[in-house]
Amino acid sequence: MTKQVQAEPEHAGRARRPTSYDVALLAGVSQSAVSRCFRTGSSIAPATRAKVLRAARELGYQPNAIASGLITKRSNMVAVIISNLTNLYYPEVLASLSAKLDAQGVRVLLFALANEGDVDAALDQVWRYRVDGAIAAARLSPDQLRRFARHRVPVVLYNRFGEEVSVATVCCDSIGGERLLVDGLLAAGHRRFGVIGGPEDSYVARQRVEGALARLAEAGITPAVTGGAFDHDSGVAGLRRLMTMSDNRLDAVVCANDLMAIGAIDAAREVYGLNVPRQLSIVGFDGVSPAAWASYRLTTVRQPVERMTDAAVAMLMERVADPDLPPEVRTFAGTFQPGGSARLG
Amino acid sequence: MTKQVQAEPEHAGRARRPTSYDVALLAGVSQSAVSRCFRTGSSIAPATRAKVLRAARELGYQPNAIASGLITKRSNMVAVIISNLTNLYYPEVLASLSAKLDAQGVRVLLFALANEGDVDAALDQVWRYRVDGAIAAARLSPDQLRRFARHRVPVVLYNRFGEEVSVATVCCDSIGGERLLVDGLLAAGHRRFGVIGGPEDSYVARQRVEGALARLAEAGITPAVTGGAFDHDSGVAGLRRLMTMSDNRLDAVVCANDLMAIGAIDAAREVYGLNVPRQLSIVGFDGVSPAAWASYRLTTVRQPVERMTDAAVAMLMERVADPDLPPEVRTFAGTFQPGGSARLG
DNA sequence: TTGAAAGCGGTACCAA
DNA sequence: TTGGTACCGCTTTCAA
Repeated sequence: MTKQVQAEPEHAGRARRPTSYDVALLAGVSQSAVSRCFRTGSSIAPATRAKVLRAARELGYQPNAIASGLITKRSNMVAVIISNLTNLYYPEVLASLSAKLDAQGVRVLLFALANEGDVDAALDQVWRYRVDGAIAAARLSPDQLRRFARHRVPVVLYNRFGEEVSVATVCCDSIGGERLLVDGLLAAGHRRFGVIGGPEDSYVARQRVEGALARLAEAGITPAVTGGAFDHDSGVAGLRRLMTMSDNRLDAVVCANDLMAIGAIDAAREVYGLNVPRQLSIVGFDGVSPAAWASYRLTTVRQPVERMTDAAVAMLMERVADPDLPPEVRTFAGTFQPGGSARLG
Repeated sequence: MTKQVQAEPEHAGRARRPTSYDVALLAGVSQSAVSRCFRTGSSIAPATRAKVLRAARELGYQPNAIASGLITKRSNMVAVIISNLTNLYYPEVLASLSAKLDAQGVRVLLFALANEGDVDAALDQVWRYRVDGAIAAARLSPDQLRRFARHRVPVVLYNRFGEEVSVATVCCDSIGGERLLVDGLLAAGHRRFGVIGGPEDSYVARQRVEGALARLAEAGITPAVTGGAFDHDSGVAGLRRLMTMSDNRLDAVVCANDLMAIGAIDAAREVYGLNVPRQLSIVGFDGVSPAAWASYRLTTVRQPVERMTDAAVAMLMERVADPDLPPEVRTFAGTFQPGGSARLG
């Protein structure tokens, strides 16, 4: 009776999508045979295979991934958890992860969190959907990380770290990157430094700041330091604070990411009428695309995103195959990218 | 005995995750009762419910969304197909869509396409995963759109259009937006115009160009026109071509999106040493965040992303509930955003 | 190589 | 309100 109503438009009645059983019927084989055709490494006679594929094509049959996941216990889905998609750096990471997971025949179940507080809700869904694993570029508490272990869902952290809990991680070397930047600035004779840090709860932000401070300390320099939130406004506001803190006498500003560096450049020019880099050098971190724009030509350290996502996907798939692999941290050096925003030695 | 094994280390061997059956056993009720507890609108006695929930918590039980989707034929997943995540505008859209779908209890299965040619492969996966619907910000051929209909998967296009095939769509009014921009430029006395268009196969790019051309034609003006690819480089290259085409005599440049407008500004300043807007006015379209940066202060039309994603999600969910709803196009006016990149009348 | 049959973990109808 | 039971669509033994 349902069919009758639908009978009119588009395609009379064909509401139900064809199943392997329908294909079997049409091909004159058993349903098992159909299943084997769509599964690699099953023994099936070429002739049978041909019959089945023809029938499948005729019916427009596509194996139901949900159903097969139910029995194989492999959904071929991976959760990607990202907390700040609006941060310019992450879209690139997401696009890259997506491409690479796709190449592995794995689908991306996206959790784009508006704020870190949403993690718990997201994780509930992660368990429910029986993803094969997860890649997280969001802050996960020790308890949350333990939940991954409890549910036996392998997880790889991206530029984050497992506090208390040891977990597979891929990251870019913040310390080394900052060292490169500060080295260059020191060599050029800069002495009065300012540092704009990142969010309190960001491990990489802290590391970047510490990296810069450590190198400066070696040179006997104590910079002015202020916080930020990784966005453009923070760069603007941060520079203002630094200028105040240092009586407008600054040689160089080290920003914990590119976006803030760009904001700082804008502020240096617009608010203080400074020439960057002649009167003030500014450096960032990440290597996002706007950093290369002519207005900024940011001196920065570019994260090797492709290699990092390669590693993240590889580490994850390894652990999907063998959940008992030990945790591992893979750290990639960033590449120093000299630009026009800093005088370098 | 299961428990015993778990008792040891981490979780010796006990791979199997608890099922509703395990919960039923522990709670001393039937498996059906457990199912009802996790389903809204099922009749269940408060006492039973409490028992079940306690048992569930103890075992760390989470209903298997994959399994329930199999029988209900609702996966509670929606495919989001986006072709150019690196384009600055889309991350914002994606974040917004994700938040809103999430609020509807719907998961996002992401298909981030590196190039338009990947659509077919993506669609195959879309069918296999039995998503409840799809939102596409990628170019879909008439044939591809018909496949959605054939598979009875509702789809909503985002700033794209169904060629030949009529389909639910949400978009920003390109014609009207360009009219606002050109009106302002004309009123300020600009007469020599250049236009940088978008990708050939982009409908919105064409519409934006046509919108600008139409308004200019009314004023008896024929601008220099060149193509672009919606990225920063295209803006730079586009401006160069326009300058050549017009013997370096341009009053204003209309760009089909913000990213190209930013590129054009960079080129105007760096390559031609022009003051923007004193010597050259430049306008864009979209209202991406870098447009607001001090270096650009782009005069543009901002797409009402939140309202558009609201509409897209609403339209989709309506069609998931009732697949026979007729196609509908919802067009939103952009908001004119005067900036410092153009002299306006 | 093939088909029959037993699940996978839920949902939903039905009778009690 | 409850439990029993027949699926959902596929994979995977196991015999034949």
